[in-house]
Amino acid sequence: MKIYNTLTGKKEEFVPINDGKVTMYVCGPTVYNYFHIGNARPFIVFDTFRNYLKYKGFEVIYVQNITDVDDKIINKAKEKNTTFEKVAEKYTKAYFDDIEKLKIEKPDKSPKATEEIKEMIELIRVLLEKGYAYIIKDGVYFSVEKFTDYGKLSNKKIDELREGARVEINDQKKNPLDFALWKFAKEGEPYWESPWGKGRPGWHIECSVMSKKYTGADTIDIHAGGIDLTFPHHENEIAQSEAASGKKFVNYWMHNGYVNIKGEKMSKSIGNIILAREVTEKYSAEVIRMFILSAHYRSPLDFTWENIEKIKQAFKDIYYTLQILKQVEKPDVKITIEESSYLKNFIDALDDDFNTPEALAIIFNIIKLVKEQIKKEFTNEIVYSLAIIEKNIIEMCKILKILPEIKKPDEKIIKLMDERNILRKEKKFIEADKIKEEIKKAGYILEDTKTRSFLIHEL
RNA sequence: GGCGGCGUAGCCAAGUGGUAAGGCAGAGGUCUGCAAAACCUUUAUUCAGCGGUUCAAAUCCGCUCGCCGCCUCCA
Repeated sequence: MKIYNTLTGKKEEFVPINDGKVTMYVCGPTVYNYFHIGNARPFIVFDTFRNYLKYKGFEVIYVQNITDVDDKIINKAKEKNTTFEKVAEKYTKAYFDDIEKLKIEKPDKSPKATEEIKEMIELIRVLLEKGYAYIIKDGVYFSVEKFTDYGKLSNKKIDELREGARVEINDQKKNPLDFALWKFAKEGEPYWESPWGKGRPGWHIECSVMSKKYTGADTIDIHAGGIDLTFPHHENEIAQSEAASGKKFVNYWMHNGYVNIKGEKMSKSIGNIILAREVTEKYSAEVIRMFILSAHYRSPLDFTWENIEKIKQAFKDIYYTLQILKQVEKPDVKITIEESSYLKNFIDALDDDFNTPEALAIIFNIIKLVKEQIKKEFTNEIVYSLAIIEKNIIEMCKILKILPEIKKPDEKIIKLMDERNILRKEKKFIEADKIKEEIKKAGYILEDTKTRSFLIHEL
């Protein structure tokens, strides 16, 4: 399996540190608002990727932080005349509600920043001790110049960054790029005790701490997030972690592209956001996930209601086809990669830097086979072949987590269909059409072929 | 200014050296008692433009044009 690694700018063969195990850290939400569909992209992409790793037989440890104290949360609390804890609590709950609606599996660990303060203080202490950090009037800062590898992830040089940097308000900092490890509390701000004074952690430090604590290792396999986190957030994480441990922090950095609105990045500051919950109100998790996976994860993805509607139409094809297959009496079969060239191609596509659009195309290629076969006489051979096809589609949809729930229609509805077919044979079409109407009211459409009829639950 | 990405049919989107996947929409047709949200066929001699390398380029190189992102909070 190959993964594009931001650190090297190349696709690389994925080799986990420990055989059969993968440690994965995905940057999580800052809980000061409902998350939007742009935020949802990494959640969905990397949840699906985790699922794929599990399918491949890896044991995955998946950690995602919750930033529940920071300036934005504090400001929101002021604005709403409440406490930062209340704001964080509200949106943490909303985050879990929303990921559930999107059928995102809960992370194995969802550590909260406020519950890891002790470890963060310890890490800062080490950095101070090793001379990577210094204390000024408003906090403890990391000195980027002390860390020679600074910029290796985002391919930036300290000097060049300095030129582009804006006017720095804080003239006590040794370098404008130095970032806060610990911020001293101003009047009325929440604080925790520390050896250097009352305050709160800087943003980056939590990821360094949690990543190590919950994977149990200085070096993890995969660290993922939106491309906008590359600099400065991930760069700073590397600096902190590697300065402290002296070891490589992350082997593979994966970054997803933006969700755009009319070609422009969706972001809270621009204000062009569509909340994830606005989308889950209108579309099922499977359709939303398929929409997200319809573009390669590193490419930009334009969100429009028309585009997601197109995906819904395409998804219908999968849904309807699986329903038809469900209504065919078939033998129980097993499929293997060796026997199914479709499955093999599917896996090959995903093994190539998680190429989900290619993988989706393969699903549609198989669906075409169903359409060819379903019209034919149901010989043993055909039925067997349909069984194999169904298994393939289900397997693939499961891997991509776009498998819709397929129920056999109620006995009652099946009876109605049988009755209608008898009436049709007797050429009592008026009565037959009445039953058709009745079936439609129950939410099913009928599809008649030469030899049989199928009931299809409408999406 | 520095760094990075992108430009493939009406739209969405794979493909990164061997002759353009897949989806949506459209057009024509078929099945059917009727019908379908069913099925079939069809839709890029061409991949932003111009040069170059090569037996061979959407794919590699150079230049031009256009769009976007990061360098400040951001998924």
